[in-house]
Amino acid sequence: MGRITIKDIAKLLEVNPSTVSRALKDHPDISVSMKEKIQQVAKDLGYQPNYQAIRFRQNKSGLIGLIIPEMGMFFFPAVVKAIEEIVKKNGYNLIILQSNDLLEKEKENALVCQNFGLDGLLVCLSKETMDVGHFTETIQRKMPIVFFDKVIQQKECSTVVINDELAAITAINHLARKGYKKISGIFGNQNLEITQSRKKGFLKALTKHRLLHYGEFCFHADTLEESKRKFAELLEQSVLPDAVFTMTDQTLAGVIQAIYEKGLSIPEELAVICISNGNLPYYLNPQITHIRHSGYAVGKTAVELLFDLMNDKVVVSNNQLELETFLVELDSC
Amino acid sequence: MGRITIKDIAKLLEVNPSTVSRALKDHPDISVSMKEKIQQVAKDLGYQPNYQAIRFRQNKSGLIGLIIPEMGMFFFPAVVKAIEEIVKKNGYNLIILQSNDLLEKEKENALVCQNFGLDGLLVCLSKETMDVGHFTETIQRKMPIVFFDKVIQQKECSTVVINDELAAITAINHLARKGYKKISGIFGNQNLEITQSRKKGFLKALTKHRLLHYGEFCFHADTLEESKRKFAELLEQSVLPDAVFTMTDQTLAGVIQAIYEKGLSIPEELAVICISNGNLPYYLNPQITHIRHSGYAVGKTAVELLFDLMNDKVVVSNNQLELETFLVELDSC
DNA sequence: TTGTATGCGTTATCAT
DNA sequence: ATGATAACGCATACAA
Repeated sequence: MGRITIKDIAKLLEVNPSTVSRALKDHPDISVSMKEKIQQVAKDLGYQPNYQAIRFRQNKSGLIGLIIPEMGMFFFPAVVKAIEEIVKKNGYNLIILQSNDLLEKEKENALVCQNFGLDGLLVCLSKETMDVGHFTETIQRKMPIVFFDKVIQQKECSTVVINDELAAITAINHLARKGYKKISGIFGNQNLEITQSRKKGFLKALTKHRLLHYGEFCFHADTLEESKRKFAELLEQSVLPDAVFTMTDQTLAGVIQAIYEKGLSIPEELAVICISNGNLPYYLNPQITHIRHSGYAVGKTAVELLFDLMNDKVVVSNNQLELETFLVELDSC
Repeated sequence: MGRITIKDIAKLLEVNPSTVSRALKDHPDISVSMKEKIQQVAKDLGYQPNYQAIRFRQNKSGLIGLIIPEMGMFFFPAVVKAIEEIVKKNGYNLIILQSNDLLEKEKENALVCQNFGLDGLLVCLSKETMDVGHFTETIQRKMPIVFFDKVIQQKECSTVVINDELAAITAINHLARKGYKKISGIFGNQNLEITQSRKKGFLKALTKHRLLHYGEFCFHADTLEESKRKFAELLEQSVLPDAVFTMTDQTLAGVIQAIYEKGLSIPEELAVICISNGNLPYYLNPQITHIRHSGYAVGKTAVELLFDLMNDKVVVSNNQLELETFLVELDSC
């Protein structure tokens, strides 16, 4: 005999399947004696509800989707950790999909989510994505979505981000306070809103402190390798920055390698500051002063907002949350 | 009107739902003209198959489960990246569950997987787990399982691991070749087979090279912090090692911080070598010579073995695969 | 308090 | 070549 079903129990006790169904879920209509009898038999037979059938019947998947560009080591581990924990606490499970930073794959993933009938969706956009129509126009009608980290602020979108501009400003404020004047800025992919915001903050802060903007000290880099290569080139010039700000752990990793290879000492010859959501600043030597941004907090906030949306605790669909960041002063400036 | 179903199409065309069902999947019985008509209407109406219903009907979940202790930054990102890609390529999706290194949660997760009717399961055991009965005795009968990385070698288990003993031996061989004699060994949680194997290799290699085993230079550490604290204490002793071997990125991170704080120069005052599956050795200064172990390869191999099991391409259920590792010589010894 | 009947969307099996 | 029916396991509106 295969898996025990409600029918089996019903047949055995010569009652109706619906009675069993109700008894097993403590329905108040069923008498205590009947409940006990049924639950005992269910236990003896090792009955396990077929959740697939339940979810089908109730048109619920019990699943939350998470679409991310790519599982890297800096940001997403903490995000996933937080999301998985909270999703499970709420009786759901987590499905992970990678877009590999490709718009096409992101669209495919969106379709998968739709067809899977997920109960909610968390999305960190690919860097190719310039428009979220493939989510909002069809899927969002049936399934709450929260965008986080890499987002596009549009009407009808719920988002969770950090205050990127402020984070960059805080970093530059610190450098200015320490007396650095020739500040290099290393940024990620140009398409991303986080890049735009952090760059905006960077420039604003320079202006505020009446510091010159050395365009030749600034660049965008998509990968660690690009960041390293470009910064190494920069270090070959005759005029050098006295401080460098990197907007992510990834760009930091590249810059640091270039600095190590050049043999410059931090912070004496070159100060370093970054925005980080990982442990890298602590692993480096010297440890890097940074603006801390918690991936765990982002994940937690995003998924909690999602559950609020799913449970209609939030009326409007365009909640746009911003998380705070803070300065961690270590040894690099 | 809500979602379009096969019934809707059938009603519209005044045919039977079963005809529609067959037409949509190119069943040879259906006439070409009928097929075209139906497929056209399906397209016009934006019909999307209800996979939940299909999976229910076919008693397939379309899901692969992945149980890991905790989403950290060193090992699992690469594993998850590989698994997600291959799972998706095979038309499945990936569910992630964390045990938080707790046996109880691992058992809960096992139950979830069972109730979800997953089609396959990948497991990296918690450090509390001493026995895999909660997987093999019930679940494995209905669902193929592959254990990876943190495994317990038992009959009837398919596993994917690296040759841990050999990896440790390779590391110590390198140190011996370079002339180091007082070697410290830093190991992870004692319960883990990978710890036991790596320690065994460590000791074997010392013996082989007729090197003394300095027990006072060796310890186990469960966390980065513990690794750092204990190594810092070790560095306060009068007799110091001339080289240190750490069995993971995590222990390396702790040891490195202690070394930085003490101000010892690598490799002049202390050589460092480790087993690594991440990028940390490249981020440190100097870059750390290590035995490379690819999380991506582990994930890929494990999930491919799982699909082989699912498709009955592998007859026996206790395939035990070992992946190779190799030395990456950088600047720390 | 319990039973009956129906349906969720799809497909396999049988009949026509 | 197409239709009719039943079934997957469960939940629920309605009846008794």
